[in-house]
Amino acid sequence: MSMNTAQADARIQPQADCLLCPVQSCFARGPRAETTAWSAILAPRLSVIPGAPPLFAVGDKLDSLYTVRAGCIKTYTVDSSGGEHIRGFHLPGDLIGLDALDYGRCRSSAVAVVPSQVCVAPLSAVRKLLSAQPSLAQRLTERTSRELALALALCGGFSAEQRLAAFLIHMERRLYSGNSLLRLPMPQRDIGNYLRLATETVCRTLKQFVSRGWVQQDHFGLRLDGYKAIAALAEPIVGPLTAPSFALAA
Amino acid sequence: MSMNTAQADARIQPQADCLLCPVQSCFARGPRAETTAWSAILAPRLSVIPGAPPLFAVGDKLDSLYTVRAGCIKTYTVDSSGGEHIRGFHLPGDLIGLDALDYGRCRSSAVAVVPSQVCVAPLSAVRKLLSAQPSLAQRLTERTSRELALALALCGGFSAEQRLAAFLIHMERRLYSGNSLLRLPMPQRDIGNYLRLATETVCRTLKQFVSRGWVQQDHFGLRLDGYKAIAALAEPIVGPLTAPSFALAA
DNA sequence: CGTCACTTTGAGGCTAGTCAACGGCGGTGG
DNA sequence: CCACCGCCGTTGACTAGCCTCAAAGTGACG
Repeated sequence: MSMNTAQADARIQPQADCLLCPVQSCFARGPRAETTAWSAILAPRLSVIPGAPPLFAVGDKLDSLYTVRAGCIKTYTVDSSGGEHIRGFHLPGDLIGLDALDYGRCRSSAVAVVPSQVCVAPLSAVRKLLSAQPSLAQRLTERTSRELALALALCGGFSAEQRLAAFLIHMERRLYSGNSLLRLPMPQRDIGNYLRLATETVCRTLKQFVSRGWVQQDHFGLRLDGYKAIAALAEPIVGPLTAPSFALAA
Repeated sequence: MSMNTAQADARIQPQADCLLCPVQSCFARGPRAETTAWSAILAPRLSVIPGAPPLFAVGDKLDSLYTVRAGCIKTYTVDSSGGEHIRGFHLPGDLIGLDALDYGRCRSSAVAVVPSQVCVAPLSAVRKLLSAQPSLAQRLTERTSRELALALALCGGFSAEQRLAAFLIHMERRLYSGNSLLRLPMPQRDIGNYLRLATETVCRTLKQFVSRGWVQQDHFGLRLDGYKAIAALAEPIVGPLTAPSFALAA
């Protein structure tokens, strides 16, 4: 490990880091001892911008777990004919790399959708920490379990309307910004790729939602006026957790 | 807990159980200490037959992890219009319930496809054991990770041919019986439901494979003569692990 | 002010779903 | 022993949802 400026900076306040971090839903959040311990193993944060080389690529040895601190990271695979298949969008607080833990090599590549920051937890240190803190290990399993449940739900053979509805609901929950404005960081092409829909289908379906008065669309983003109607469509996918973010205090 | 005959039987040789078990790919398999410790927490085995009440149902409190010892268990959800959505087929060695670990309640129901046996690990004991044996906790995370990777892969918008090919390849690997005969325990209706294909489409696609000489079909099951061709179709889903079971010794 | 990426709109085609009907097989009961 | 029934698998004809292809409109940025 070389000692460049970025590393030095990152290590000046190693334990204060996660405790001061504004990302509430981060995996690092937990009992204070766990959070500080997690902080202590972090390598310097990385900044990633769209167009930059991938954070990691398919087949790379998995040597770190990543958490998103800001922005949006997408993971994807490339099939034999060059087509890109987006496997997930990772927003602040999300872990990246959970689907590679058993294989030891990355099952996807990762790039930034918008300028982003990711925290890097070296895997060897993570494993040591998990041995010392069983409750942290349990939380990691639970995170993986949650991802699994979501992936299984998205697998279903659902209509374009249902898929897009589920996507909007899911994003609204995770991007909740204090108002009902939903600013999606990724282009419709990526949404379509992720949902296995053509870009045109995403656009048309969204327009349908607008024409039904469920969604308002302007330069700044989306407004989900018909949250309940959209959630009803999405219910088979996201489950019966149909309350909007601003009502999820409990 | 009442002390019926079955329980008494199961507890007579608690530690010998997993070590003597013929299921090689079981989660309980590992370093000897882990296997015996896992054995020690097991509740009596359950036998489940098709048509019997579910092993567990959506919304039940998750109080145990289950491993399949024999047969085939399917997990499924039921949407608001009564339609069944199969989420997974669990074969000997598989864990059931991994997608519920974070939620604490079952996200699916589970019934037997054929007469089956499942081992029951009470969750409270599992958690204690995981705290004491971090390497076991790591293996649990890895299992969950593997399931996640599979689910993400199956999510893709693939053609009927690709889906069925991936299903056959996946099943061949897990049901490997020493010969190249593949005896699927579930009816085509269930396969179609799982793959989000109509039963008729499963049948027609299978016939296509037969007509191409890739598959032989008789009363006893399937024979994958064109394993390589099928695996090539399935490659975007199952990944580049294209060797048949009987060549997977390494 | 031009370029480029993204979005939007339209027309036509294909995959897979739906509906309907038949054949085979196993179980059940007369 | 055979007739009946139900489930599963199979086949064909038709339909629908979504994809593909093509082209024009829109906003961001140099």
